[in-house]
Amino acid sequence: MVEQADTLRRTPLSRDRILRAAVALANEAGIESLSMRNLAQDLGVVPMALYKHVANKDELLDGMIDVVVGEIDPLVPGADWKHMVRRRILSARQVLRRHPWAPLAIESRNMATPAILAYLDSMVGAFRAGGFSADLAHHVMHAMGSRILGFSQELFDAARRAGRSGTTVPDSPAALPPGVAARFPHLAEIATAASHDDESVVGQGCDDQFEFEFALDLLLDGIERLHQQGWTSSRRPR
Amino acid sequence: MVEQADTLRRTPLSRDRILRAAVALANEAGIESLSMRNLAQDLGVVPMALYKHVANKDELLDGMIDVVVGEIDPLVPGADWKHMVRRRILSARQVLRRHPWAPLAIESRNMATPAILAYLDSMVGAFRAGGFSADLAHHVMHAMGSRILGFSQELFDAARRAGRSGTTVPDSPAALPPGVAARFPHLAEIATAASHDDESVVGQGCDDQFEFEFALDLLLDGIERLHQQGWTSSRRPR
DNA sequence: TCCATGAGGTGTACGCCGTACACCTGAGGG
DNA sequence: CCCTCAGGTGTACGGCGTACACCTCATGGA
Repeated sequence: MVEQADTLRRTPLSRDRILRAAVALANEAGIESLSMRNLAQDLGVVPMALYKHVANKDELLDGMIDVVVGEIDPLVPGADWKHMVRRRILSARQVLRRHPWAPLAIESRNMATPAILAYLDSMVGAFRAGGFSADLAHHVMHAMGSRILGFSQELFDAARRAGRSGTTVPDSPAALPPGVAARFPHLAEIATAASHDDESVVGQGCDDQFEFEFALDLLLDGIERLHQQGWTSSRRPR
Repeated sequence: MVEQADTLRRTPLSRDRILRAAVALANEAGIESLSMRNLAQDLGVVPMALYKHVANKDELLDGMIDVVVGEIDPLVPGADWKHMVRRRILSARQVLRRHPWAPLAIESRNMATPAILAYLDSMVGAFRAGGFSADLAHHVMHAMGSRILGFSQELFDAARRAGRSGTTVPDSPAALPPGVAARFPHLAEIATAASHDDESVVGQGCDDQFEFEFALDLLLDGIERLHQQGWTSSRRPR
């Protein structure tokens, strides 16, 4: 039995093993359960052992972020910047759906990791290759903001909540408590008007994917229009 | 001297006084310095005294958020939904610039406060009054996302950083460390191409206000176009 | 006038967190 | 054969949110 325990934790610790365990823990139990102590316990090791492989918790988070960013599909070259960018952002979104804690983690760091910089750099590259001026590409990157990493940017977001408190529990359909609905009639109205293409299923929650693509296409279409007009910041509209 | 101390803290505690002190502390020292202990010390009181007026730290944050939301200008009625919405969002942005900790605080709560719900409700009302279908208004609210509260949604944001670590220190101009610039040529290019209308000041950081309005107008223009086209989710483009 | 009441401030204590620092241990090289 | 040192351990510190028992003192009914 002692030997069993020994065999179980025979696999030596390594930065990589720590990062994978940390990502798994955050996926399953939520980012708020990711403490150095919990993580060490999952790895069958004493908390301080982790510090031989990661400098501190912030660096651990950076490493986890890089793991996530590494899962995003690379840009597939193509003639059309719009499809390239759209496709990759949707891939990023899929990755974030697997790691709902990631947006919060990324936002809470105050400098980009090299992996994120590389991702952003390649996105700018796609715009430039599509004929965008550096000027326009710059503003476009700002306008996309965190959406370019697949963030949904919802104010109150079931996925975010999952990233905090553990596995996703499906939102109760169109969940506005009765008293609330009465005080905020416009919200109640659009909550029940969550139609989408399936009109029969009325009053269900929102189709996150639809909302995401709606917003993404709104931006991309607007960007395409500016690009076609030869927009520059010096002679800007209005 | 005992009397002096007594006179100083003669003002009795109250929920309102606590909230104002908390907002002030977060503004000055950053949200990470806002602990019940620090706040109590600022108020000349023992930590547990706060709990007679707020249930716990989460409720304190909710209260602080409501203070911030309360500072946003109300909707000024007008014929044009676009100007109404635009104006109010820019007001929200100004408020957030005074309280850089607020976005993080809002995102970290997992349900909207009544004040935020009221704000969102009135925004929906503006769209509806402008002739939007409930359907379109719904998707538009999702597409605006946190931008509707004035969030800039930058991935790595000087204001965010300030909200974390205290008072804003102006960003060093176009701050890309030399090694980084070499590895990410496209980022380097658009960083130096931060032109704006003042071409003489080259390589300065970004004009946050410009970037925010650029993104906001991109969205609003796209929304206006959909509205004019009588967009509905049942017969959606593509 | 007196005393019960209860709102509101206090003190202590618990379990969590990140992590500094001294220590031990065992495999690999001279 | 022993030295070294990478890597795992144990203890401890200061910070956090907050449960819980306590004290204090203004207030209002008898």
